Amino acid sequence: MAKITTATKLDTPAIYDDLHRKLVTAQFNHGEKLKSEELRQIYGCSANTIREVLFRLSTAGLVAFEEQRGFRARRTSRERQHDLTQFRILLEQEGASLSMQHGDIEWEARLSAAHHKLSHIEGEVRRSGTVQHVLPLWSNAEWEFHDTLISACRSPLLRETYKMIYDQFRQQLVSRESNYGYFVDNVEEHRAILEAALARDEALCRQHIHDHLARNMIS
Amino acid sequence: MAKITTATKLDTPAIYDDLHRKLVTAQFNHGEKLKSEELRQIYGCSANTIREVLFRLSTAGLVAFEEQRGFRARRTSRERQHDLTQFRILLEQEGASLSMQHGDIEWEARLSAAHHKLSHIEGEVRRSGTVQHVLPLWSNAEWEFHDTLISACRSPLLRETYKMIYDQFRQQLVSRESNYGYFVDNVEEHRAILEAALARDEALCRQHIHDHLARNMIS
DNA sequence: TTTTGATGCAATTTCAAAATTTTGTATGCT
DNA sequence: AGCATACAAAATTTTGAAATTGCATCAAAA
Repeated sequence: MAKITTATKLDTPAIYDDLHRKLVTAQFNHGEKLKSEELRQIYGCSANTIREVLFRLSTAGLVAFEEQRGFRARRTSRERQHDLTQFRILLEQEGASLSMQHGDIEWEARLSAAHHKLSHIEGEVRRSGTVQHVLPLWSNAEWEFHDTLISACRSPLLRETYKMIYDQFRQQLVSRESNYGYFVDNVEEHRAILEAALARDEALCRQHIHDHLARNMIS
Repeated sequence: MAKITTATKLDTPAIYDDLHRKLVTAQFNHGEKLKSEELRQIYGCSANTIREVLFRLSTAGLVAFEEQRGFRARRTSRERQHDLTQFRILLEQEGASLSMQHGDIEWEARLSAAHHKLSHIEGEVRRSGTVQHVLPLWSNAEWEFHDTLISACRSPLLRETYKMIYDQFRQQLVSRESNYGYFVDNVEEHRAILEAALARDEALCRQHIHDHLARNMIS
């Protein structure tokens, strides 16, 4: 007799993924309180499970935790955005350099493929003039491209850290009012990065990565 | 009527600190199982509190967690040691460079002071021929020096990440059989780093940081 | 009118036990 | 004798409730 678990009931990893997604797509306001009790009712689990998930998210940098005061969606600030950008540039430049040193033809193929998908979506955005309807798709494709770029670096630590920073970066980015201008300007930059990477021109690739990321900074 | 809390009973942060200290000073074998029940009895708290602490330590990279299989002290490997070393070099080089660019006279003073304390302890080790009796002292002083070196980098993210990597690095280092040779050879290297930093010679300082850290790699 | 203190409420944190899962061992079958 | 299966023991995970802590509202005094 197989036990049937309720369809609406989610286990811990699923709850983590759902909250993670909501946080990086700005479905919570910055600094908004994340009440255990509310979330417990939404996900149909106990307060302790929620607590565990929120702890994990707090070490992922998406949630701020204060002893005896619970959890909040992480607040943003100009300094923090600057910090995130600079740190991301450092990691992506180093990861890309290492990938160019170690990457084989297989890596080149994966990078080409990732860029192809990304540019297709970016073209779609440009044609239709709106970005909202493909935002999740675009978001995934952009991550794929950047992650593939550094995927041959042979450093799990660098890659894990980069993912953490990327998510935090994204959490702050999506809260902006107009994303459209941001998205369409990326087409050329992504291609420039791709071409420099395939040419194994480390200095040029670093330059393009810097340009691509640095303009996200609020000035 | 003031409530007196039992002296032996530790709260969550204290338990975290104690376990953290034990992990980075190799009081657990690599891969050793960390049983909730045992720890619960030692610290006199519930299994849930232990679980929470172990979760935090696992995101700090000191403890490995497997779903339904509990927690273990993190295992080491040659690849991981190499990765930790290379990543630490990257962060410390960048942090030192930024500190040299932004640091004021106050930073120079703090760095000098940290080096003075460190070299004093290192001299003590060299004279007495043994390292065990000052190991906690030395360990703190070494951390102080490296943290001060990057403390003017103006990047909280870089500094936090560096601390995580430093702790993981240390966790693996202290498990070696003979630490003595390691410690005494550091005197010159620390001074070289200090002098290059004070001279604001970024390239030289990066070179010394690389040499200092790279020789820890198992070859 | 402003500040200070007390009281009630809400949220967080801890606890002890039940439920689920894994691990180790012994027994039966090939 | 070797392998697989089933049972028993141990450990992890979840649960629901109790206890502690923080927050806000309101009253009283300066």
